[in-house]
Amino acid sequence: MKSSFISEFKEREYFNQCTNLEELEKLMNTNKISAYIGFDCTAQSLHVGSLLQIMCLRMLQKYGHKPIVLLGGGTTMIGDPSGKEETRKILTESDIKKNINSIKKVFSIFLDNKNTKTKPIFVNNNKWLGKLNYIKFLREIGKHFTINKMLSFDSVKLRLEREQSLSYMEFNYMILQAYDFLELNKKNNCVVQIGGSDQWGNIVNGVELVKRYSSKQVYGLTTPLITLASGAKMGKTEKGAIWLDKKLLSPYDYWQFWRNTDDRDVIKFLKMFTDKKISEIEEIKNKDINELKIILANEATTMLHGKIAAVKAAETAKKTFTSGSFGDDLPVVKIKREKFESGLNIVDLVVESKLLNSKSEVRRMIKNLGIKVNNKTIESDKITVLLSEFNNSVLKLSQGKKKHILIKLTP
RNA sequence: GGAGGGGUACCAAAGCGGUCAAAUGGGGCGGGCUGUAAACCCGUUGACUUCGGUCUUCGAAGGUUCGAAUCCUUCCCCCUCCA
Repeated sequence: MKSSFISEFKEREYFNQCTNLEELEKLMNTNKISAYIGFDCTAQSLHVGSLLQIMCLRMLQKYGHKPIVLLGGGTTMIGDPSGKEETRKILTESDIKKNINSIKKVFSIFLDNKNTKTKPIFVNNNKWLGKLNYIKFLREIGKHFTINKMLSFDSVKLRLEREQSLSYMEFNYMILQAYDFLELNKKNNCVVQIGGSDQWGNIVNGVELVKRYSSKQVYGLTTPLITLASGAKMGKTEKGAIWLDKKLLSPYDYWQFWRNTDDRDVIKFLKMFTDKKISEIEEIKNKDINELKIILANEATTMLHGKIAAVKAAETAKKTFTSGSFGDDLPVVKIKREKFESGLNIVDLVVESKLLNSKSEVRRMIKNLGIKVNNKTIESDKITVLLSEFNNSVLKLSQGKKKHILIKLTP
């Protein structure tokens, strides 16, 4: 079978649902088209939860199609109720602007900007949503939506069933997103909207709106919601989101995130989040599972942070976990030398280094044997750390098995 | 606008005058086992502490009481039914 966008899309397990798969496949095989994905701008960066969508954009480029990145400045003002248990905070306009600017950066890493034919187009729906005329909008667009139907969409239905309030503002979200599609279709001849499966309702609405309003056929395509084998949603650990921005999450931590993938998810993630060919993955899939995880971590980190950062992260991990020494990619906390001159209490040191937030927490951790200095377990909260324990002004401080930092002395 | 129900820690949910820093479950964290995985077992989960205790928490503010998450008043918010 000849490789095509849709066939690879399926092979890599990106495929969840499509409004009309055969037609879309035919269209994409014979034409170069434009497709869009909308991104939420509620935070200053995207996290791994959006990575699959970004990978979709890459794949569009790979097959010569044009990706449109919609940064939802307008819709973020409203807040998508899909999959949300409750209304979220409403962001200010300037926050959203800031977010958009910093989110844009991630696309310049993942997407190819050189090929003018497939160079991504960035749009901000605030441009059109921001100046809508309410009455006009209701007459032209609103008439195509029935409340009866809107109430049946999951994003709305679930909220109502759970007896959680849904504001009129949020209720309008799906109409606005549908309108985005219409707008992009008119202006950029965009014929496909891709999104996570939780976007299905919103996407279908868009497809239908375009059909009713302009009598044009457009398509919706969704990716599965990635749930980890453990059942949790991907992207957010309790510690915080896995950000796609080295300012928010270091390359080393990003590497660690992939390295710690559940066994059951490894092959899937190799397909989804690396550029390795499917045939290649087939060949290596019986390798030792830990080796595969390292490959995954290397590939994923390289893609985002570059080869050098990935290699460094891998080295640091190897030193830290395999040989028990430490690599210089571990987070560093600098503390003044004078503080150690008469010895610094271990509890104070851990709090000062921000490994833990309170003294009680540290004491508890020590009681549970979770704090180590230079790989030696601390057995009492009375212990004092002396200058003599530093090697070349560096000391390794660990909390549990996975969190390690370096304390460096400064004059 | 009327009637009723409710707001408890990260989440869910008990408690309804002292024995409550608050049962239980989930989640998190740490330890054990292992492979930096999963499953399982154990511990822990407000802050400070000279480890005796001390301080701040149960929507908000007041009040009653020797003593309040628990009773009273006012206010805010949510839900259900009626209009």
